[in-house]
Amino acid sequence: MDRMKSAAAAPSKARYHHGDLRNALVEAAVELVATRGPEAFSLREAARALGVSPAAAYRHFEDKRALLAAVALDGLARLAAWMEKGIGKVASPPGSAARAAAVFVAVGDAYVEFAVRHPAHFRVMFGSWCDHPEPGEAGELAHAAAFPGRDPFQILIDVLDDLVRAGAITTAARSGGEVVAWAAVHGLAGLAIEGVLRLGPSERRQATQHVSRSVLLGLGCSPAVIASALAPLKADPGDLVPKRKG
Amino acid sequence: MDRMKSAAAAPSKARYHHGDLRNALVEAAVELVATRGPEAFSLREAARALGVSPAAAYRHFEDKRALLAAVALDGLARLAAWMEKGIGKVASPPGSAARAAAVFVAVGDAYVEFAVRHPAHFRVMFGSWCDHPEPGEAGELAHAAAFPGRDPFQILIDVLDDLVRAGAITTAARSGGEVVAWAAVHGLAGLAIEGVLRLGPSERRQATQHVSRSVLLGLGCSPAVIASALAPLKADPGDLVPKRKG
DNA sequence: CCACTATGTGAACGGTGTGCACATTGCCAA
DNA sequence: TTGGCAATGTGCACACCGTTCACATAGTGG
Repeated sequence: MDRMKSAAAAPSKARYHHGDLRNALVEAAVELVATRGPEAFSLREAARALGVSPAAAYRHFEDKRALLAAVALDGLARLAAWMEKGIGKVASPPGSAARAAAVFVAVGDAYVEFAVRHPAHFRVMFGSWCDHPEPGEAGELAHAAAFPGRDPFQILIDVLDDLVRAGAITTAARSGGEVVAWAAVHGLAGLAIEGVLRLGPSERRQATQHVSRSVLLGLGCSPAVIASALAPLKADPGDLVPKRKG
Repeated sequence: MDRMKSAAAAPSKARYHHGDLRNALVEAAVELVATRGPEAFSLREAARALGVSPAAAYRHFEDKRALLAAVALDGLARLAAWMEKGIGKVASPPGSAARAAAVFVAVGDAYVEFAVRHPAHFRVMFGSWCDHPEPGEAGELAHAAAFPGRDPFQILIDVLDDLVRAGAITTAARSGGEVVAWAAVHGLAGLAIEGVLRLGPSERRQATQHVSRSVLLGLGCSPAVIASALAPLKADPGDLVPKRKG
């Protein structure tokens, strides 16, 4: 009975209308960006991969940049999910200062780890491969639609709020904490990704912990609480001597 | 007597041999990158600007990427000079903990300010537009040759060493400080540049100070010393609430 | 059933990175 | 001084790219 006009189901036979080309394009673009890198990504290749004419893409995206913007949004959603997953692994008792700090550490670790595992995607998200929507623009709709839960920035805000609520840091110290915390992990992620700081997996984890620890200290969190949050991976950061270049 | 065969002097008449095409190409590339951005930069346009055939560039650079690598090296040198200039402005008495901390702050500020004033150049330096030389490669020679003084990373190392020497931080706390400090300012620079964190000039200066303060705290520097280092621009960081996106 | 709109096609334009055979030139050896 | 060689620059060609436009096709509501 179903005459399989529902599209996306059977990409086998050459139907003139693809059915869900927009999403398929984003999907193909995500994969191509991951393999070729953002600089070598080509709209034509994405179309070719779908057996579709290059011009067809322009029915769904104004630009190559617009397609990459969709890729970036997709990445943001994946990052948010990845961060939530990291939070989910924290076992400390709810409401405690130790837990709030541990969640902070987990989120930072998730951020850096995501960047390292999906460097190309990450670069599309935070490089200037697409125009980031001005706040209050129409793009906000798509943004909101892309996130069933919280977006990454909202997660960061909530994590900081929880630090205050749990008494791990003071309200005064919290002010501006978003920028400091984000900058710290973002910078580490960037340096690791671009190959300017060559860190092996364990060195990287250690660097991330080191960065989180430093930020928490800067926020006025007590060393005891920090130590408890860093407990799962306590190791001497003594061998944190990076290779140069730059 | 001088028959002006010294090249670079008179680019007016159409000589078949340019004389110093390599440097001229880098120069043109630097300017083009600054105006068009790294993604829109084209080797052909650079050649065109010099009245030279595109293929000529391949006598001096293996690749478009190799040309951009030269641009990146040039940027690194400018960044180093800019940081030194920032250090030069610090007036505190030599050897004091206050001075060491002030120098640290000045260097961080110089880093972010350079990035914001030359975003395209900065992106070439730290994005993956060119291959960063493996440590111990032949490229190290060019690297060393490009820096009459210290390179940016060496400056950071020295600044941290001075913090220890001046008694502002302990040797133990210093370990891994390069990564933390670099990541913090680099992240702030990146977020500011890519337009994900929209900060006006004064907000940005404040954010930078906030980041430096946090890193110094994390390094175990005393609040009094930090306060003295931040004295020139003390202001309530209360309005540090960034616009979202991400 | 018919028109309308959404979607996909094919060809074309100008631009790009890059290789190749060839032209021109500066310079060193005889 | 001269002849030849290595360095440097040219012209052309190729494949690919982003983008546009007129046209083809197909699903959908009157």
